[in-house]
Amino acid sequence: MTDVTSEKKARSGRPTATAVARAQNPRGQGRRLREDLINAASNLLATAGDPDQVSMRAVARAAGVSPMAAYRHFADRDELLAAALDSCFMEFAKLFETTADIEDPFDRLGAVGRAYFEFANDENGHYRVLFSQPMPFDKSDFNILESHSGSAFVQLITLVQACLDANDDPRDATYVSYQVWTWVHGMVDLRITHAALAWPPAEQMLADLQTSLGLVRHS
Amino acid sequence: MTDVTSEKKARSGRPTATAVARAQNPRGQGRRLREDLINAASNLLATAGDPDQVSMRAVARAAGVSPMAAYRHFADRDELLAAALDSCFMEFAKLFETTADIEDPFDRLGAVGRAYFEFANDENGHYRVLFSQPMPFDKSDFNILESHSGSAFVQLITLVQACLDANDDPRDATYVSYQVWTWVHGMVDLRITHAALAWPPAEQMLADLQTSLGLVRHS
DNA sequence: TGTACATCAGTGAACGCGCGTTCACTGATGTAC
DNA sequence: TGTACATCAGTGAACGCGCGTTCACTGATGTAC
Repeated sequence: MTDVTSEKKARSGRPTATAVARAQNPRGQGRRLREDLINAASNLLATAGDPDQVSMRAVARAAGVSPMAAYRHFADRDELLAAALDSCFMEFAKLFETTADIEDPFDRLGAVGRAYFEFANDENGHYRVLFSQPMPFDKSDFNILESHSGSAFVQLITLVQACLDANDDPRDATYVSYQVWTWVHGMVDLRITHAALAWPPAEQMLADLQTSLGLVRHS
Repeated sequence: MTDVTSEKKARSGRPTATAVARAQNPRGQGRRLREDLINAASNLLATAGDPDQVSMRAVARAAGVSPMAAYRHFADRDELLAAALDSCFMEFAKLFETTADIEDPFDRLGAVGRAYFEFANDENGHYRVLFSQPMPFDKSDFNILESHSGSAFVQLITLVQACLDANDDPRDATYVSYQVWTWVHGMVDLRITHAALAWPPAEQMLADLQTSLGLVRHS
């Protein structure tokens, strides 16, 4: 069955980046390039959704700099990517901040859910890098779990606890938080990976998640 | 902060395969190699969990054959990988078969859930290839959604419908099936990608999924 | 029964690619004297 | 005030790698005459 006429195409979806004119930083401002590189890497991660596809050379290209310039700031590729991942997590962590002014815990949980969904939808490359594949960097794995997503998860637990308390609900907040997270993750992840399916509206699924898990105020 | 002493290491986790002694197939048996290649590719997918990391050359190596031999059976890499993906889906599709003898729909739903979980756990590379990343092959994308996972999803809907009927539950079976699938997927996917977290027992989470979604028999 | 030949399964060398990383460098700018 | 020099930001060529794919081939085996 080799009689296939599929046209030849570039093998991978590896993101390319066109060079950008760029003036040398003034003395003492060398660290600016570091941030530029992190941003460039982060943008490439956003479109690739997979660290393996983000190369040193592509990052340098996107930053308008020779491949070697990156080595002034990062020992190797892993270090650059770990820094870019960290930066993605900082962006993600803002989710909870944006809902900080909502007092009712049930409303706030709903808002966080919608914000999580929108983050995954709008920045789905970033989302996938953070949550949809095995953490690729040994060292930062620990850090990320313990600090970034760890702290986000801790915030979720706190919020869930507030909901349970408001209902005199004796369930374990950590366990319920795992239920919330797994479900929301499943929703956004399958939507990204299987976009062609006829998905029900996200708002409805998120609202039903709250009711199914008993995270709405008892009347 | 470039003063890092991290030891150098191979860049990617690209799976390698040691050659295997292999006799030439007798005349007329050339198709055997085709299956060997598909199996080899499938095994590499299982350990890589990412089609991008499965190369023509690695597959040929694993099958004990020169890289060019594959081109007798597949026009190009995409065609081989599409065939390997198909074969992974066949394996997955057996999940429903193994529970076919359970009559009670609620019990069967639980059994399917546990089987799904075990598949993801035992063959987590296969699971990730099938469900945890954007379908990479334009053509087979359609096929896979429409036939393989489509048909698995249809089976899930049928099973959920049976549960709803047994309870005189008027909800839409398709919608509830999306709820079931997203949640189970979230559970198994996050467990794989964030294995370092302190996950609650899977059995409990699966059982609670059924009760939360009202997929247990009314007393 | 023998032999020329078509068919089949698979090989081996070579191509151009992008990659991570090395090494040695360039050229501007601040500073000590 | 002038100048030698250290520092800094970044460059350019080159390495060896695995990759997908091309082209031309080899050597065994069945078959027509």
